[in-house]
Amino acid sequence: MKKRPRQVDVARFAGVSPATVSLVLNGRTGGNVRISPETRKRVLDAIQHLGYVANPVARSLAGGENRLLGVFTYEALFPIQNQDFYYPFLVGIEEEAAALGYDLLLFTSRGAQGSSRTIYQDGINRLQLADGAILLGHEREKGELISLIQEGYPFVFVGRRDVPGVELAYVAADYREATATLMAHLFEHQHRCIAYLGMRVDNESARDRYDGYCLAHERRGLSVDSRFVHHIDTQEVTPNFVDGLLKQGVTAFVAEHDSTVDALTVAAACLGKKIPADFSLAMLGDPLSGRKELAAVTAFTIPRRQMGSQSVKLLYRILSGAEPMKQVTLKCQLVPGETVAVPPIVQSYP
Amino acid sequence: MKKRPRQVDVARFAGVSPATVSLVLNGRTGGNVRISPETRKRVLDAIQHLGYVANPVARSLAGGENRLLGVFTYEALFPIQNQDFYYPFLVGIEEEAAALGYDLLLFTSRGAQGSSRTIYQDGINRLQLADGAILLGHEREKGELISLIQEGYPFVFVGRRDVPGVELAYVAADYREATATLMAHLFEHQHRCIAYLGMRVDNESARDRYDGYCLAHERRGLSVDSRFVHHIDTQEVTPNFVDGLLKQGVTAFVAEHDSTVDALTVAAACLGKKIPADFSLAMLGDPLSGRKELAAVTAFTIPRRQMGSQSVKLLYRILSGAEPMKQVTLKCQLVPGETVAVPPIVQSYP
DNA sequence: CTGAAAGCGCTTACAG
DNA sequence: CTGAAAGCGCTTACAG
Repeated sequence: MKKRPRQVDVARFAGVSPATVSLVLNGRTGGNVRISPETRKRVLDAIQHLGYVANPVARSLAGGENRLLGVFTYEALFPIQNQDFYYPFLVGIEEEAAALGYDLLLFTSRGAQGSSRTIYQDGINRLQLADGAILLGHEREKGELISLIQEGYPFVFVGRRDVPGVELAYVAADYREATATLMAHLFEHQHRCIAYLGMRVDNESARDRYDGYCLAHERRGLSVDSRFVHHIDTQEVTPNFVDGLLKQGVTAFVAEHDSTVDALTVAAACLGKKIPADFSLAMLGDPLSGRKELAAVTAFTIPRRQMGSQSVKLLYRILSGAEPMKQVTLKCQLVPGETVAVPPIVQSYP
Repeated sequence: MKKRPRQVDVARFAGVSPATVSLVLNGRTGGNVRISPETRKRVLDAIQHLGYVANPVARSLAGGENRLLGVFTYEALFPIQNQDFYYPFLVGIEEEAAALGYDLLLFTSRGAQGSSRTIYQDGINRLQLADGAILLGHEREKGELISLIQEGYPFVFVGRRDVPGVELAYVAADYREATATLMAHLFEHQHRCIAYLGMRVDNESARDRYDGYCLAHERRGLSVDSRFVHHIDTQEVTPNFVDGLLKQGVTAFVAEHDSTVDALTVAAACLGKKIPADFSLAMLGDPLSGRKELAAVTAFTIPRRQMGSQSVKLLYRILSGAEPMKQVTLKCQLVPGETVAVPPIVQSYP
């Protein structure tokens, strides 16, 4: 296979300098460069004749940037379980990257399947391969993010991240307001004792939801009853546990995670209770598309696709220097389902 | 924000030449190069201290490799419809890339959402950013593949691709044998007149299936009746059309595409026929996981995940020079469903 | 065992 | 309007 022609070959053939070929190729016709139509034609003919193709690698090296956007996830980007966890984000990311003419660099090289990936490996930040990066998923520790900031590496997190003393860019869903709205929906359905069932993990999005829960109480002039707030594992949401809460007067549950919704459904069945006739149930998020059986649960949408595209947009603006590291928050939408109703008459308050 | 460190900075810091840094970085310790352990350590410490990451663009320009594997798809990699079309391939690709320590470069930069992407844009092959690439999806034309080969660019296609006079690497599912096996299954259930319903598009995988259909007849000593072979659009699979075939003695259908399975199901309902009591039905592939309603259809699995990981493995071996452009074919597995039964007594042959 | 040098194929000021 | 030159950040013979 014979070597492809270089810019030099084209220049020689057309009887001009390599610089001129480059100028013609890039349409750099503004400013103080002007190529005569004849020269232009001669160059184009030479290109055509030789079948010249500019080397993109050399191009980006000379140009300073490589038009690569990194995508880093702490877990496998394409998990086997939980297929569509990242998917909607990726749809948005690809969409916007395509629109802006960027290619996507997925950092898959380190971190075994099971274990979580880290940005710095042997003290090296491989993200630097790309002009900037989008970060997704649950980080183990904030240290890496701080290093990234200190390096001045441009990145945008998908989801709110709170790092004290540091300004970092993210695009997040407004879980706080969404939860407050969902709570208001329950209040409107006459519920007054609403249990909050969260997970044990403590992260920004969990805190935001709990904040929304408190905020909603405040807005109603109610106070939060700590007996009804639980941060527990799903396995602890047993029929017994649920029954206990019901006996204390709880008429509705809000659940951070869909596995808790499952547990509540099972508990209801065991206790011979009907949802929403006997108690109401809502989810603080939306069921992944793989879980069609949860479609009827009252919940709110997380604008994942939009979060993806907006994060790329923000990163692009940061790269252009048009924007500092800043934060974007997107609205969620309440999705009334079939799991909320006015509660039955409450027999007795303890 | 301060510029990232260059190789030169590391060299200066360690008190060595850039060449030495490069040698350490690439583990070029064989042959007549030998780096003293002390120097090595000094370099590594400098790298660590400065947080140095080699620029992949410069690396590939200089002739080294950058441990980037390209992934090119003709359509959006993350489609909104048809979510899981590419997904299983990507699972395998990511898995194997991670195992081999490669990052993945997704070529998203060109080609609008709707329209199909092309490898060469303005005559430029951007794939060259990566050491090699995996290609997925339905190409419009073979010209680009030929150019790629002529350039000597290393790539592996996922799915069989036939380019006359050219040896190209692919990892494919054995549709031919899978179809023949499925046909044998139908023959064993006493079917003798089995209609083949394919799509209008003519590509390798469609041809392979049809070949399998013919092969199965041959093995049984039967000949293919051309009245029962149709390459048509799904909309043409009307109740009328189906009824016509049944009246000609057809007792079973094999369908290339799941939309044809849908059309047959509808037709059966319209005609008041039951599947498989009145006629049998099988699909030449597997339903995407999003289509749970097709789970009971007799079909065969396409080992998509394995195709993904094997294609990366093959590409890797090609890059190492261990393997020429070669072809790998993977077995499919028959999945008997509930849509095949022994046909009712055939009343009359026309 | 390590350094100086050339080179990969472009782009972009800078002259003229 | 176009050319000569420097430079992007690496790697790889080639010396020594």
